[in-house]
This record gives sequence, C-alpha cells and structure tokens, in this order.
Amino acid sequence: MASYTLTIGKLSDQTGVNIETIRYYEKIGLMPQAPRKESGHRVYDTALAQRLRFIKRGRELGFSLENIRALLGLEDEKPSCAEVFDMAVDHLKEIRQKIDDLKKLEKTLASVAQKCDRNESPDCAIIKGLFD
Amino acid sequence: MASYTLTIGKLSDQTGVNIETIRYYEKIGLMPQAPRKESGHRVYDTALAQRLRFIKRGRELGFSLENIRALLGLEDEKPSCAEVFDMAVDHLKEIRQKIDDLKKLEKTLASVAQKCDRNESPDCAIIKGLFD
DNA sequence: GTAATATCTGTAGTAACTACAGGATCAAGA
DNA sequence: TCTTGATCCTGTAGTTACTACAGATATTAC
Repeated sequence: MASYTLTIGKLSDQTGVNIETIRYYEKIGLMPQAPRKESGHRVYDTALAQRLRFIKRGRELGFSLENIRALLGLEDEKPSCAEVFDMAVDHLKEIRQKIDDLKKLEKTLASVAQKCDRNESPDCAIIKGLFD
Repeated sequence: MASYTLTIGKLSDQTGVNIETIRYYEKIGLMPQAPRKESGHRVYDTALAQRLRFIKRGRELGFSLENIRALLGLEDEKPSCAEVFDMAVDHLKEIRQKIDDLKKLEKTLASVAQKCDRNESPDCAIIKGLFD
C-alpha cells in the first residue's frame, strides 16, 4: 500500500533531480500530475520516485526527453523489446558519431594551437589558423 | 578599394552560413551592421566575408559565440597571443572532457543494450537496465 | 506566536540558431 | 513596360532541457 509521504523537496534530495526540474517534467507530461495536499503542495510515493529515477537515468545515458517519453510508453503504447533495442542502438550510433566528431575537432584545434609560440607578437598564429 | 558587391544571398552561398544566421550575427553584434542599398538590402565586401568565415571556422572548432566575440576583440580589446592561446587550451580541455564523458556513456549504454535478447518478451532487459 | 524554510504559480532567460508571416524589392523574360 | 518568381526586409516565435526569479501562501521549528 503506497503512501504519499514525500514532499517535492524530499524527492529532490532523494533523487538528485532539482525541484524546478521535477515540476517541469510534470508540466510536459513526463511525470504524471502529482496528487496534492489540501494546501496544494505536491506529494509523492515510491512509485513516482522510481519513475523520476528512470527519467534521470535515461538523461544520464544521454537520451532525449522525447526518447524517454517513448521508452516510458507515453507516445502510443509501451514499446516492444525490439523497439527499445533499436532506440538504444540508434542512440549508441549518435554517441559514437559525436565522439568521432569531437576527436577530429580535437586534432584540428590541437594543431592550430601548437603553432603558437606564446610570444606577445601582434599577429597571432592561432588567429591566423582560424582564417585558413 | 573594397566594393560592396555581395548580397546577403551570395554571401550565404559563398560561405555556407545561412541567411538567417548572418542576420542573427549582425543583430548580436558579431558582424557589424552591414551597409545598405537604398532599398534597405544589405551589401557586403570581401572584408566582411572574411570576418564571417572566421566566425564560421571558430564555430566549426567548437568555440562559443562568446569565445569568438573575444577572439575578435569585441569585448575589451584585441586579445594578446597568450590570451588566445589560453582560450584555445581551455577549449581543448573541454573537448577532451566531453570525449571522455561520451566514452563512458558509450560503454554504459553498450553494456545495457547488450543485455537485450531482442525477443518480444514483455519485460525488457534494457528498460530494466535503466532502473538499476 | 513568530520567524525561517518550503512550496506554489507563472513568466522569462539560457545558446545558437531556425522558421515563419506579411510585405517590399529586384532581375529576367515576353 | 509589365509581370512574375526569386530575393530581401523586419519582427516574432519556436527549438532543447532546464534554471531563475517574483510575489504569494504553507509549513515547521523554536
């Protein structure tokens, strides 16, 4: 029997998701409308806390809120295992692409920076490098 | 003797920066106010085109517009070579940090995804993985 | 009882654009 | 010259995922 004993502040402490963000998730429908005390203050139970943790974990893994919405089955219906798998693989591809892009960028930037002799001369090799 | 022969559309074609973005850069002061024809249409010369290319290159290297503003000497004054170098090194650090973060993320996500047997069973290993 | 803390709603700001809407101007062909 | 399609103008709103107030009410601790 679930009991709604958590205030939004406690939930925030417990999950590490900040209060404004929790309200934001509710507003955009990622979290359901939390029940309220007579005063209007939101209250949460462990199921809601777990859902919030799921969202947080998804974010930590780099999924967009849109992805998470789908994973939670808020779009059409609960995604099948295969659909979840596809989403994960797509996401993995994106991450790998980003890594590759950043590596190229690192290389280029490092080579531009290396041209600098750190003197105080008026024309900077890096600035010039940016014009190439 | 510079001549203002480029329309914004030509400039966009030439640099690969789209028209709305060029106007945006002008609005936020990264590009100077372009001179206008009597009709009010903007016109550009090669110096302005070069400046735009500099901005674009900076963006491609991952610098923020704020960074680029500083590199262009629009903040206080033209940065010294040493200051430019520091900015480049800081930026490089950020990029390397991002690469590391993404690599960790890739690892975690890959291990979560690997648990999936791609069957159509109702409880998905990946979803479970997101609850860990 | 009172003061400090927590919560509420609603709006605006962040970064770096992009996408219109509604109107004016330009270039080229008939 | 007229027209028509392309280009350009301004200004505003939308994007992502939050964060930061302001001004008001509620709760908690002493």
